[in-house]
Amino acid sequence: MAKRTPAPEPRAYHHGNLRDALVQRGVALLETQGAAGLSLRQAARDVGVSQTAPLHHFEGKPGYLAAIAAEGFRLLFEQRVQALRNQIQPAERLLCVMLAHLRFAVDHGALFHLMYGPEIADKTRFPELEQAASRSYGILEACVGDYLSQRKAPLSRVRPATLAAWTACHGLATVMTQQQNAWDILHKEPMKIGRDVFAIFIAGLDHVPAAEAISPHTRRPK
Amino acid sequence: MAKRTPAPEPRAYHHGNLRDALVQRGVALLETQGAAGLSLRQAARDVGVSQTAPLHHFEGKPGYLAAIAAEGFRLLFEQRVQALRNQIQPAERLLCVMLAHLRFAVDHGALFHLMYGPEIADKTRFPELEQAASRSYGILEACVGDYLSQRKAPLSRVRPATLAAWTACHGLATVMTQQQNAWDILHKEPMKIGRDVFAIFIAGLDHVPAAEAISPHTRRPK
DNA sequence: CACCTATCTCATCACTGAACAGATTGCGGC
DNA sequence: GCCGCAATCTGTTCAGTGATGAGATAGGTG
Repeated sequence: MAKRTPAPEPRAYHHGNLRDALVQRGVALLETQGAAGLSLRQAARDVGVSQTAPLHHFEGKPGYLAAIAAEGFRLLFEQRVQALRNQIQPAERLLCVMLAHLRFAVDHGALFHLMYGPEIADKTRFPELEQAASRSYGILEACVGDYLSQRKAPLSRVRPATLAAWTACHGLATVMTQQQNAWDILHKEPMKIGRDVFAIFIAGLDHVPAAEAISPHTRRPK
Repeated sequence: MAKRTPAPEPRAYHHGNLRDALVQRGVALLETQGAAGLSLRQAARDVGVSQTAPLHHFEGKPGYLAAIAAEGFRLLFEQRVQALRNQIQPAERLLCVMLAHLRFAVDHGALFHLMYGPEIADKTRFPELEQAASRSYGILEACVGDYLSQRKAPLSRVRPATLAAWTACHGLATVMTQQQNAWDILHKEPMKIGRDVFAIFIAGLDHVPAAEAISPHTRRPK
């Protein structure tokens, strides 16, 4: 995409390395002002360059958002790796990854939403973003795989089980960050709720019924 | 909030009933242009009034978005009720409600995201929205309650179980509408995926372990 | 030195949300 | 009838945003 400086260490140019500065500032803006307060112009002002300078580093605003989201995925990746330290049992590890996701969502709501929300229209246009995202997803898949193989489950179950775990994990995180009411009602810490809800899902992984055990006539409504 | 016309049937005034027209137009705009194409001015132009006319019916843009979202919740409510017709068994009914949620998300992606996303900052400011939302949530809670009481589960489990069902239901819908890759990979229809994933969760409802069966040392990462 | 490329500034445009004064319409009270 | 009032709608204006294009500046290379 944007060609970087050939030198391995971006030395002080006009600004230094404006791109990174803008990304960092964008993350900070998301943290403090929320998504509404994040604009190219504001970031440029804060960093001390002109309004149009950022356009030489990102493909318009979508490109800027994508760069920020990619940085978010790198952060998330690190937190997941960190959370897995000293966890040996597959069940523990799976739960840990899911809880780490939840923790990240609670701590960095706006960034989390930018990473997974529809604001960035065509994510395939930004390989940096896709790579960072799939690298982060891979950890979850590995944990699910380990868990299932310990239980001697067939390999064919890994894919759908990962999707299920991902649904639980990401779904609860989404609910917690967006809909306060649902978990305000149960006066508990988010992490405690996460452990309870995830326990249900992990229990489900062990007792999957035949796929058609329950099969109502699902006429498409309307 | 905005005082409505005292007459029960809003007769043709300057425009007729501009508020409803704007809301309907907003829903249509979301459908076609996505969230980016939804603006007060565009809606006003389409309906044929001046730029500032909408501000007499909504509290700025947040109010407008809230009104559209409330309309979305009413639509969702109807689809859920429709989906429950002729479904008698609690397990069937629970699955049906969850699938209806999924169907709605897939069919009305942008509207769905407006309803649950963080675009509307302080949802408590709009009672119409809150009422419509909780009315829709109530259906799910009722279905979970019926399912659990049929299985002779203690009443105390209804709340967390509803949250779990809601997590699965809403989480999968979110994943499907936002992250294409995850379900593009499994070349299946969304509804089939939904049935498989939800089956795992419903299985989990029957086999919840003691909450602390798995309890890793969850040190908060950094 | 000349030349090229990347980087950055300036000026400008179209669009948006918002605020204000003022015009139009319908309704209730005198 | 007539007046005032409130709801509704219009035109105008302002600040903020994303985007474009022309030109200035810095660094590296011939």
